[in-house]
Amino acid sequence: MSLKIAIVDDNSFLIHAIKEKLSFFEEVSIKHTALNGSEILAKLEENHNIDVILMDIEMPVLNGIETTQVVKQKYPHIKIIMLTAFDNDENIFNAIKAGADGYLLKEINPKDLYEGIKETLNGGAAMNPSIALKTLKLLRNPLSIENEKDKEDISLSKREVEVLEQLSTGLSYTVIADHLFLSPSTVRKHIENIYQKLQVHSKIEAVQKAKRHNII
Amino acid sequence: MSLKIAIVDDNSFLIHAIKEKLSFFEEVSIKHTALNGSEILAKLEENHNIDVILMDIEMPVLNGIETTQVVKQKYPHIKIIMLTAFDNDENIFNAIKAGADGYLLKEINPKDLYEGIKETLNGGAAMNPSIALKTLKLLRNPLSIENEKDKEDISLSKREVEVLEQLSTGLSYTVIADHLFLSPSTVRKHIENIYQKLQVHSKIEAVQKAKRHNII
DNA sequence: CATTCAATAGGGCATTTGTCGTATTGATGG
DNA sequence: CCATCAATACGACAAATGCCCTATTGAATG
Repeated sequence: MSLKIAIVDDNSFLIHAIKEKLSFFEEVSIKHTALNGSEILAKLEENHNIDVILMDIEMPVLNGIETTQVVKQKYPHIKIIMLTAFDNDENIFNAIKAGADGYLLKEINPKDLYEGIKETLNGGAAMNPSIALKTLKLLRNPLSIENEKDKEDISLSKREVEVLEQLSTGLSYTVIADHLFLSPSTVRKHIENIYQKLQVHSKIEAVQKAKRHNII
Repeated sequence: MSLKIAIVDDNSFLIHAIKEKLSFFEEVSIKHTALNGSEILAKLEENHNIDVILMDIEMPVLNGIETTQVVKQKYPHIKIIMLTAFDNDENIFNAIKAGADGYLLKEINPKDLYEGIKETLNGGAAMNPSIALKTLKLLRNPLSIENEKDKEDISLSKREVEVLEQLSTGLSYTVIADHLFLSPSTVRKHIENIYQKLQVHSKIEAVQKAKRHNII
């Protein structure tokens, strides 16, 4: 059995260093490397048969957090381990929220990196102890969690929000129409407009995006 | 330099097993053992020059969570690692809230236990990967913290969880089939079974329920 | 006053989804 | 060795959904 890995880092020397570390392990095979988020997305378009992506955070064009969000949305089966030089709370929390499955520091030794990858594929999460402590603190202290400001001003009308609320609980068009005293046609039209505004194409995506933006 | 350890567990055989595991390491010295929370509190009254307490959760008289709270309040310098057989979300979250510095499972091997202790004293947190994953999910999904009570033991198979993960981002049957190298028919059958187990009738409901139960 | 726009409503159509069947294989456990 | 069950796979059909189209009304905004 082989571990299909991709490495994303804007520093090609560091990519090389990571490859080097993983070269000790027979079953690891590096399927993709990329210098930024867009590049890895393009390569995944070609071949998404990847087990784990090792992802840097600070990169030009599309950073590691944004890339993680997109990859997780499009290819939820791919595990993503952030592999970065810094461990500030902001990055850690945003990476977790974006869907990261682990968070390691670049200074890691080959064996720990390899084991982190295996543990992640085994249904765990790879995390070095200092990161683990930070996540514990975040959990203890939910206040520090809240609001990020990534709102590309999405403005839904009051009615649209009402419809979205109903949508979010899994109700059908007809039931929603019934609840809001509307015709099903109107509900459908509202939903079309909501999709338009949120740039999505299904109930689930709409609800997900709305939640991320604190609309519902 | 010596590591001054205390072990609290209502099962004396397990205390012995832990002692055994730590006996490989010269600098570890077991300063206290206790069969419940009250007992360790009494012993700390005598001597609180302890680095780390390895604490079971389920104990008579005073359980591990309550004890952790008290110890952390009275002796904040003592690190506490939960060392328990079970890893249900409820316990994990409560232990963290009570101030635990780590969370390991009893099945742990000697080396990992020793390293966990050292890491904790080094300003990190000891956590085994499956616990780490649960904390990540709790962080991503603060809602699931609240209603932990209604655990009508839902047990999805590994494959079913994978499918659910894909569902949760709004992908269609065919795309999911593509990602998991399955036929669309199989994906549909998995989803049917998932609905059956979760007692729901649509994607959104399934995803919602799964999130509330911290399955995804 | 004209324009814009939210809210309402309907028709049509291809695709997806939810719910039934049935069936084979391989692993696990008693 | 047999039963159970997870995982795989296919077919069929009704309902729901996503996406086009058009159209009227009333309120707001300039």
